[in-house]
Amino acid sequence: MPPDLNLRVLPRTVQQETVEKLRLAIFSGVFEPGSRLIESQLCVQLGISRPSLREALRSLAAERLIDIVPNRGPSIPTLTWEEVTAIYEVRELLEVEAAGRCSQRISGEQLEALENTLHGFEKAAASKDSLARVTTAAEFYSVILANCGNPILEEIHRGLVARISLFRSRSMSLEGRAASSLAEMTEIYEAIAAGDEKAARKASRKHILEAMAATKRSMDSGI
Amino acid sequence: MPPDLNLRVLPRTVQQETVEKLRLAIFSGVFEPGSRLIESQLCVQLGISRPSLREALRSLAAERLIDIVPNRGPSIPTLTWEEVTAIYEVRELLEVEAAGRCSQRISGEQLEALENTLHGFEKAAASKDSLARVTTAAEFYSVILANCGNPILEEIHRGLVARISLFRSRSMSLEGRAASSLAEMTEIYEAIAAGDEKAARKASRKHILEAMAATKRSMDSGI
DNA sequence: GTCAAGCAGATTGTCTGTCATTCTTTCATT
DNA sequence: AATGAAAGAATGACAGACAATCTGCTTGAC
Repeated sequence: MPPDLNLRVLPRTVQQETVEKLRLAIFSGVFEPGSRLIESQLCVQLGISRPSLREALRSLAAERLIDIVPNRGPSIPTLTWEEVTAIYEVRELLEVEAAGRCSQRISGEQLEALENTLHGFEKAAASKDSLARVTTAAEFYSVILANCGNPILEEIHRGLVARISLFRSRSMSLEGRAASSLAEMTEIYEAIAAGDEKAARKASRKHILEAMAATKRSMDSGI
Repeated sequence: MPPDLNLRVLPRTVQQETVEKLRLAIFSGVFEPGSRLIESQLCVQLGISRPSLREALRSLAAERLIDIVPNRGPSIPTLTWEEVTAIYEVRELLEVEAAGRCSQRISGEQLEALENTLHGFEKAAASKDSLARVTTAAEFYSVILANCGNPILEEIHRGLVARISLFRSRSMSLEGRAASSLAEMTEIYEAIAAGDEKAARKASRKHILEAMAATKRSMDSGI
């Protein structure tokens, strides 16, 4: 038996489920940016006790998905354009690297999975569901990051993408953005499929810069 | 008055102080890797209640400074060489970028601060205190990251460095490592002072690769 | 009428105490 | 020696309580 094989069954705790539910709610835009989260209300809505909720909130705060100000409690962060830019810049750094590495090491099976996520996004792009667009696009990146050979890179990237999910959803609903996004992602896929590291990096960089520009447009237009 | 000037006085909560104290304790190697943290014991030692402690532990778990397994409780992570490598690789990505950017935008005042931290490390390198070596080296990077113009880069870098502090402290106590580290850091400093971006990136990359190699040596020798 | 002071309600920070569930260890049995 | 069961320890989760703080509103003064 491999020594590090982790067969431990992980029981799901109330705390974990709460974190996941709230995370999903934040992604989906259930809460307005800047709005405060009232502990007592959330307790009732989630059907859990205050201690459990507070533990979950501390986890989310450490992930920077919510802000907690002492004596004011938790609230949804309102990101400035400067902060969003900073996140996109780091994301570029990580994602370009991941695409490059991925192109050199991805297996045939995983390449097929990547193609499937691309088709998933294609379908979402044709629809009007901007949440589905963001979700399927995230799955595409997710496969790339999972095959870059560096779990830390993957973990950090996931955290960053989570923090700007709202803005991505807005920019994805811009006229024509989904279509050009699909073209850029297809370019990334083809470079990876061809095992062309340089092209993969280039396509990946281009995609993120376009996404950043689209996000800026959507923020300026004040959607 | 600048619109975004944040003058809010942040009261220090028990939870925050607990997180900081535990973080410091973990850095300092108070806890053995793999050892379990018993809630009831920590409550007594820290003089706080279990709910407050548990909130602090959730924060630390989200930062990956501790592991929490359901029904087993928190423990200090035992990193494998693969994980340490992965962290170093991402650190390289971020730190090289930061050094490059820093060289183009650092102010005279901050450059002086950077020089001071370098002298601080010089002093620590001469001493036998490996914790001081790690701390002063961290201050050096900290100034660079603070002047790279991207707060997210800074934040993520800090988190990564924190996770491998124990290994850094071990490798820093290797024969001759402090001296070569000082030479590499001086090279970085001089490149930044000269405003030479390419040299700054090169020196920074070299430094991290050397640090990674030293860490591997210290892990192999089983210290 | 406007502005400041103060008060009441709401909310968070923190603690104590409790109980079921799960893990760990020890001890007895085969 | 390996297996199994039982006792002890630790965690997961909850309820309830109280002080400190914040927020918004009313009141009062100018």
